[in-house]
Amino acid sequence: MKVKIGDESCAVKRTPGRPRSERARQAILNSTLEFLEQRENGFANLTIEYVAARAGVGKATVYRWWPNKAALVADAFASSVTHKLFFPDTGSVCDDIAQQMQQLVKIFRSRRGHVVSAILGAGQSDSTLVTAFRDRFLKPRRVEAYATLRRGIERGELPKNLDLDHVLDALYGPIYMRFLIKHDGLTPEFVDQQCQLVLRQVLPCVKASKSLSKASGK
Amino acid sequence: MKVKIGDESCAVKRTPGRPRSERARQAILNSTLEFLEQRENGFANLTIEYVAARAGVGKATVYRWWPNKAALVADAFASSVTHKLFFPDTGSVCDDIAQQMQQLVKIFRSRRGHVVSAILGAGQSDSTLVTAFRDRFLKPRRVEAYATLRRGIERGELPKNLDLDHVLDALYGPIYMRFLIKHDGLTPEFVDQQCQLVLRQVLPCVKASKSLSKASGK
Amino acid sequence: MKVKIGDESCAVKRTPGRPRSERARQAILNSTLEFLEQRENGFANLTIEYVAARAGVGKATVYRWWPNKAALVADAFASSVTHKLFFPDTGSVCDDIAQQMQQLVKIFRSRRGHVVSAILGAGQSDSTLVTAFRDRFLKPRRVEAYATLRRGIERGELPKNLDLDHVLDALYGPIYMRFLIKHDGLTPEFVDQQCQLVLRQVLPCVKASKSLSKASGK
Amino acid sequence: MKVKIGDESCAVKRTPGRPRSERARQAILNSTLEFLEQRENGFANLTIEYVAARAGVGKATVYRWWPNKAALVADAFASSVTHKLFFPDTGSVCDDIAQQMQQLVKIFRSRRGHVVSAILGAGQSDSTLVTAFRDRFLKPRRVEAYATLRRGIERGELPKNLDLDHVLDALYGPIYMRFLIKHDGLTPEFVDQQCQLVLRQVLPCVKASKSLSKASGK
DNA sequence: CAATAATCGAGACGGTACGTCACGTCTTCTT
DNA sequence: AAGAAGACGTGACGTACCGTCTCGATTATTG
Repeated sequence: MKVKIGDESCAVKRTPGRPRSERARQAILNSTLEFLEQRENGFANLTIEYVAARAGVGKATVYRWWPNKAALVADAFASSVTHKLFFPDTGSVCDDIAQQMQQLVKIFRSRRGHVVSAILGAGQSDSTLVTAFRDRFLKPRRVEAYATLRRGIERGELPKNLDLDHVLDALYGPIYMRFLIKHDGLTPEFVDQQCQLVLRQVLPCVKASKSLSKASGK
Repeated sequence: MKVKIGDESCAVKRTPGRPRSERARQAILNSTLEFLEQRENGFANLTIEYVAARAGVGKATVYRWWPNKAALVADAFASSVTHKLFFPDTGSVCDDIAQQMQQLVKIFRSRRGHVVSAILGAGQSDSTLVTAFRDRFLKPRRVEAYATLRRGIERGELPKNLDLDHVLDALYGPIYMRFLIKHDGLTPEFVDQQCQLVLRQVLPCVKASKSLSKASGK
Repeated sequence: MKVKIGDESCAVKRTPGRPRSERARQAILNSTLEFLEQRENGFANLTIEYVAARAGVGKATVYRWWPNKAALVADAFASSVTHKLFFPDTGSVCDDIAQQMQQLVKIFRSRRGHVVSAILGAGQSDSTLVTAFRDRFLKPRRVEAYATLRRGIERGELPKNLDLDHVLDALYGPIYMRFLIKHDGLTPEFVDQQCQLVLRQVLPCVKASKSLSKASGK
Repeated sequence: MKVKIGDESCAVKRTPGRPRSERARQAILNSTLEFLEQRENGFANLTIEYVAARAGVGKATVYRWWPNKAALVADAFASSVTHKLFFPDTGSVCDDIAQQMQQLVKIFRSRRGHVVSAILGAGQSDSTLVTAFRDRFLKPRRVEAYATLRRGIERGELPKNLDLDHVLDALYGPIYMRFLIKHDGLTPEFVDQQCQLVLRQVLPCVKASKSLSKASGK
C-alpha cells in the first residue's frame, strides 16, 4: 500500500521474505487459459484443483493471489487480450470497421474465443466478470472505434449527431449474438453484409439522422 | 379382453404402473424458476438438492425426469415462456416488430430475464442449454417473425430477396448484446431507434437491396 | 383367523377376492435362496428389489407377505432346511454322531451353507433371525441328538449325569467356529478327530491319547 | 544441500504435506466403537455419515483412510482390543487357559462384545471383515496360546504331538458358538467345565466326571 | 552469517453437493 | 382382493472440489 515516489535507483524498498514467484503466476494463468480454450470446457468446469495441479503449484498459492475463480479467469483473460484488434485508416469508415470486425470474428472463432464466451457466460451470474470484460476489452476498443467513426463524420461519410454507441451496438450486436447463441454462422460474408447493412443506413443521404442522433436528455 | 368401442381413449394406451405425478413436475419447475429469478442466483448456484427440497420432492424424482441441471432449467424456462411475445399486425412491419421487441425487452428487464441470462450464461459451457434455448425459444419466435417480415415484403414495405435471418439478427443482436454485456441501457427508446435504424429501408430513398439480398449460393 | 373344522366339501368359506398366488410365493423364496447361495452374496447384499425383479413379482407383493428382509430370509431358510440330517443307530454313539456331523459339514461346505452363514451373520444384528435358526434348525436336531446320547448312556458308553447340552456344544462348537471364522479347514478328518476328542474324554476312563496326537502327514 | 550427520531421524523421511490428524483418527474410531457397543446397533445400521458427523469430521476423511465400512470397524475393534486378554503362567495349563477364557467371555458379555458379533456377523457377507478379525485378533492370541500349551507339554501336563490348533478350537469353539447363536448361557461355570472337559488329559484318568455333571442349580 | 519472514510444494482437513441406489409406500390398471 | 408395474419421498452411498490449514523447504532482506 506504500507507494514509492521518485527514484528507485539504489533503495528499491522491497518487502522482506521470499518474493512472489513469477514462474508460478505465469504457470497458473497459462493453465487457466489452456483449459478454457478447449471446447466445452467452460468456466463452470474449470476447477482450481485442476489449475493448480496443471501448473505444478499448490492450491494455496492460487488462493493467495486470487480471491476466487472469477478473479483468476478475469486476470487470465486480461493477460490474453489480443493486441491484434486495431482499426486501420483506409479512408473509408466502412472498410476500417469491416476489417476490424473481421479480425474480431477470427478471434471469436479461434480457441481464444472460448475464453471470451467463458467470461461472458460466467459473467451472467458474477457481475465482476462482465465488468472485467467491459473494462479491459470492450471499452478500450470502443475508444478506438469512436475515433474511427469521427473520422468518417469529419470526412462527411457519416451524419453529424450520430449516437456512436448505438451505431456500434448495431454493428457488433449481431456478431455477439451469433457468437453466443450460435443459431447461425459467424462467417466473413455475414460480417461484411452486417457492416454494409448498418453503415449504409446511416449514410448522409437520407433523413434518418434525427432518429439516430443522441437523445438530448440522456 | 373387453374392448371398449366408441371409447375416445381407444388409442391412448396408458403405461402400466403409477403415473407420473403432475404435482411433482410443476413443483420442481416452479422452484427452479423461483430460484433463478432472484438476482445473483445464477445457474451455477442452483442445486438440484435445493430444487428438490423446495419442491418437497425427492432428488431421485428430479433425476428420473431430467438428465441434468441444464435440461431442467431449459424445461423450466420453456414452460414459463410468456405467451405475450407475439407480433401484432398493425399494417406496418416496423410497428409490428417494434412492439414485439418492446415486449421482449420488458421480459429481459423483469425477473424472468435472469432465467434467460442464466441459460445463455451456462450455455457457454454446456451446449445442450443453448440448443434448448434456440429450439424452444428462439426458433418458434423466428417463425412468427418471418411471417411478419413477409407481410411487409408483400406490402412493398421491404425489398424482395431479403435475408430474413440476417435482418432479424441485425434487429435483435444489439438487444441481446446489451442484455448480456450490460454496457448500456436497454431502454424503450433504444429499442425504437434500433428498429428504425435497421428497417429504414421502408422509406423511399436508399434501399440497399443488393447488399442485403440473400447470397444466391447459400 | 377363522379355522374351519371338519368337512370342506361344498362350502369352503374362502376369503373374498383374488387368492394369494402360490406361484409368487415360491418364486420369491426361490430367488432369495438362489441369491444367498452364491458366494459373497450375504444377507447385506440381498435386496428386495432384486428378489422381486428376479421372481417376476411386484415389490409390494413381497412386502405384503413378509414384514422385512429378515423375515423373508428366515422363511426362505426354513423352506430350505435339509431333511438329510439324521442320526443313524450304529450301536456306537461316537459313530452315530460322527456320521451326522459329517453330513452337517457337507451342507456347510455346499452352496446351502451360504444360507446358513447368511442367516447367522444377519442374526447378529437382528435377533429374530437367530431365533428362527434356533427354533427351526438347531432345536429339532438337538432333540434327535439327545436321543442318540441317551442311547449311549443306556449302553454304558457314556457316563450318567452327563450335561447333554454341554457335550453337544463341545462337539459342534468347533465346527460352527471354523464355519463362521474360516481360520482353518472344515475337513472330514477334523470332524472325526473332533468327535473322538470330545467323546473319548467323556468315556468312562480310557485316555485316548492316540486319537489326539497330530496326524503325522499334516 | 546441508546433510545433518548423526541425526537420528536420518531414515525417518517425513512425507510432505500436512500430516494426518491423530485427533481425527481417534475421533472416528471412537465414534465407531461407541455406536457398535449399543445393543441392536449392528454393523448394518452403522453409517459412515453418522460416524463422520459424530466425530466432527468430513466424510471424505473417513474414506481417505478406510476403504469401506468393514475396514473401519475392523480397525476400531483392533484398536480397542483390550490388553487384558493375556495368558497367566500359574504352573497349570488348565488354569492358565481357564483364566484367559474367563476374560474373553467377560468381554463377549460386555458392550464390547457387540462389536465382535457385529464384525463376525457382517463378516459372513464381507470376507475382508473376518480376515481382519482373524489377523488382528485371533492370530495374535493364538500365538500366546501356543506358548501356554507348549509349557504344559514340557511340564508333562499334555501329551506331545498335540494338534495345537485343534485343541484350541475344541476349547474356544463352544464359546464362540454360544456367543453367536445364544442358544445357551455363556456362564463362568460353563467356561470352567469346558476347559476341564477338553484338557482332562492332564489328570491321571478319572475324576472329571463330576465337573461335567450338570450344575444342580441350573 | 545467522536470524527473520514471506512464499513455495504438498496434501490433509471440515464441508457441500453431486448423481446413484434401495428403501418401503403409493397409485394405477389388470386378473 | 391380489397381482405387476412403476413412480413417489427418503436417506445413505462414495466422489469431487471447495477454501482453509499445517507441514518442511526455499529464498529473500535485515541485524
